[in-house]
Amino acid sequence: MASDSRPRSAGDGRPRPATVPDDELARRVLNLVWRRRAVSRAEIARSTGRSRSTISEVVGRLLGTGLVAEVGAGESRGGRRPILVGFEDEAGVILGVDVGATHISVILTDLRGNTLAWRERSHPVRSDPKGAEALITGLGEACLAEWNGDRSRLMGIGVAVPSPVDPGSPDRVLERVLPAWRGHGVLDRLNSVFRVPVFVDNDANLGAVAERWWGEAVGIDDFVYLKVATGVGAGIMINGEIHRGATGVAGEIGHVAIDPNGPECVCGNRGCLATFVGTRQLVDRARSLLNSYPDSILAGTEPGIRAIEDAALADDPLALQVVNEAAVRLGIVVAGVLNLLNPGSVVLGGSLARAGDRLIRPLREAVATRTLVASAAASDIRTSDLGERAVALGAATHVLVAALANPRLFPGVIPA
Amino acid sequence: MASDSRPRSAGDGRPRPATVPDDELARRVLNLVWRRRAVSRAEIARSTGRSRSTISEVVGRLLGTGLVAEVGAGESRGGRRPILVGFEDEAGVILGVDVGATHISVILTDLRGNTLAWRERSHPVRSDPKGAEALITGLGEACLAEWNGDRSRLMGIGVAVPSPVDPGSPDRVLERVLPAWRGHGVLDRLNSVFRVPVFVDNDANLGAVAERWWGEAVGIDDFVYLKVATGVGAGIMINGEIHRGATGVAGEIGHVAIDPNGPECVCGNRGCLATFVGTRQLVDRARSLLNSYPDSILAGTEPGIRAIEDAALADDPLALQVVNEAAVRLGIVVAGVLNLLNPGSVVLGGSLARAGDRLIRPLREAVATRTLVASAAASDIRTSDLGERAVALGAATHVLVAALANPRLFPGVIPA
DNA sequence: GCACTTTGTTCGGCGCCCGAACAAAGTCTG
DNA sequence: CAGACTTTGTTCGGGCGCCGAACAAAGTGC
Repeated sequence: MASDSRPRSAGDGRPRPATVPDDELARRVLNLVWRRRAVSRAEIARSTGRSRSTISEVVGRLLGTGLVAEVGAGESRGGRRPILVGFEDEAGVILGVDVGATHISVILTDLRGNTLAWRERSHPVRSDPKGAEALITGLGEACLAEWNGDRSRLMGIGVAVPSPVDPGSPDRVLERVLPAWRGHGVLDRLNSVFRVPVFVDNDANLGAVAERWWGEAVGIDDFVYLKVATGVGAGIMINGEIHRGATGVAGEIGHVAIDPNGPECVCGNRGCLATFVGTRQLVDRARSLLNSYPDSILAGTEPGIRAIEDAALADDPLALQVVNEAAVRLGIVVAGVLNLLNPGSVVLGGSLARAGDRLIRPLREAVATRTLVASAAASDIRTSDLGERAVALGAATHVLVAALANPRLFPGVIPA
Repeated sequence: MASDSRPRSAGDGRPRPATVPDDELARRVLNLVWRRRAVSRAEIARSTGRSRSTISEVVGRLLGTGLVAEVGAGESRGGRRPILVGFEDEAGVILGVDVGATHISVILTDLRGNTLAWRERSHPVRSDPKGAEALITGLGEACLAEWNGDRSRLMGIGVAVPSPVDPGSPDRVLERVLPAWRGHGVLDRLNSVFRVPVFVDNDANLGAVAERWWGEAVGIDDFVYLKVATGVGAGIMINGEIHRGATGVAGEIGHVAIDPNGPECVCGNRGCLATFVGTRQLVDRARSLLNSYPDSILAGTEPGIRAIEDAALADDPLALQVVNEAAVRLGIVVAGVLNLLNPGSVVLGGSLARAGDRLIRPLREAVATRTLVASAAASDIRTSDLGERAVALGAATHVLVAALANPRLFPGVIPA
């Protein structure tokens, strides 16, 4: 629905905005130019297997759209110097929205993932969906205002939600998790306010997209992104594409059982990962340890998750203990994922990723003792360095991915 | 290497055996005819989106290869009755080899997965690889002899091995597991004896292929096949293709930890799935229970795995207890797989699948208490009914899949 | 019996793409 | 430094896959 709607960019009523590159070859060339940043026609011909004459014609059409431009001359390879063609990163902008459990953040990026503007606000999303709706459009407007560019260049909006998304109707958030967002609420609203296509996906999935394009997983086609924040979720990238599963709930690993004798979980089972790892659990655990660590920086305070992470970075023994315990629990699940999927990499995101090496080192240890196959154990495990903007960035990137796969989504800029 | 070699079918030295359909459209049409079994040119045109004239020309060429043929007239849709075109299932035959830990079996199939011949023999593969090599070729020859058809119609050989296969060089079995098969041994031997391409893959992967084409997972693109026999392995089908992972060891779930206090495993960890489920473990467990079940059919015997399965089917309490325990352990892992991957289906194969409902029912129960998300829990779990031939059949099917994706592999039959 | 449909074939033509040829602009060698 | 050689990018004629129109053959339905 919303994601099907076409961009009604800057009321130009011409029958055809420009020579829209809707053919397969133009799409491939456009993607190649995006990836290589500066590449000659001859090089494109070699990469695609087409002749130089054909590529020359296609590039000519692409130049007309304003999405690519000649950007100077390259090094000679023994003959005439090539004319380099590059992608116009500023030809379009994208809004990315991260709807968390307790906050909303919005990012504005160009077509290279550069941040043009950024806004964040705490908000009780679950209890006040109406306010959340207004907040999203407000923050979006604020970002566009700060950027102060031509608004007709806005291509689309990506939205990350902390719940599974039905693959059949990607604009309909599962009511079970966000009941108030039922039906054609927020997303059609967004569409009608900004008049551009709106895409929705799960937050862990979009975090994985961000890592794949700008973070630790660039160039890796099979990896798993683990988001550890309020809850725990996984984004599974297989063959360069998000794996959603049969009903769209793939990656919901919060309720994988890791200890049959563990504490009871809200889901009715015992020893779920979610009963050990997650903002609420880590904070509770830290507070219960306060008496045992009288020398801790945190002693005498009522620490929040941020304080605990900061303390861990300062090598506070209490905080390190909490992080260590979480790492071991995560390690059990990561080991299972490695044994099952053999990903090329595992990237840890979410707020806990701030702990960096202090989280990764014990986690690697826990994994190493639980994986038989040497190559699986060799899979590298890293923390994300995209920070708190990762998910919003991934939401924006999702729109970019869609546009590169279907260039009609790009605005028909500079038609001359 | 071996899998790259082209079939040197029946010494016809012509520059071009026939109008080999190497173009994309001919490939699509051929696949469509295979799937629909009997379909008119007009219907193909509608399905592919091409014009009737184009399809008519392509079908004409395919008729010349002998891979398809006109098979009669169909129902009228209000006008002239269509001429139905069908796939010639007997145009080629394929050998499938299942190399187990303690046995070798070989199947000969046509292009519809029909069994034309079948041979099986116990053999200590690990300790006598040289004998295994001779046995494979011998059983293969025996199958071809029983079939008694034109040997130039043999298209290829698929081989299933009980170990991971490096995706980079699919003809080189990982030495760690089958050290004696190092380098260019058995497979090049097979290739030079039968003079057809040889394909190799992991047994669980090929079991999944068999289920996808002929078994419980027909039409399902995302599912997981669990093979429970000497060991435990998983074949993961995603988007209709086997998922091998970054280094080809995806699906090696035998050493997923399910109980931190469980018995020690050969891998050095505690409580691996492999310490509970697997032929050796089930037999040991059954024997240790003999004293507690004096009334069991198995009392006073030294039961093997087959006897235990038979006893379970006869509702013997001891055998049921063993199967129950295995089911609960498997359930823990299946629940994890469901939470992580959300497959459309889970199919249980291997010898233990013989237990059928007696295995599935307690397994479903164990899974239901460990999955939060309703749709994940709704994923149906079934046992395979392909029996002991599943893996060999999958190996043969692997060759069929390759040929349908690249029709050059088909023999140039009936060139007139 | 007649109008209408559907199928499968033939045939002219359009469009994508290629290869050859060429001018422009380099590099390398003697 | 001049001339031979390379590489790039463009132009242009042509091949080939595919389409649409037209048609004959063979049905259905009123």
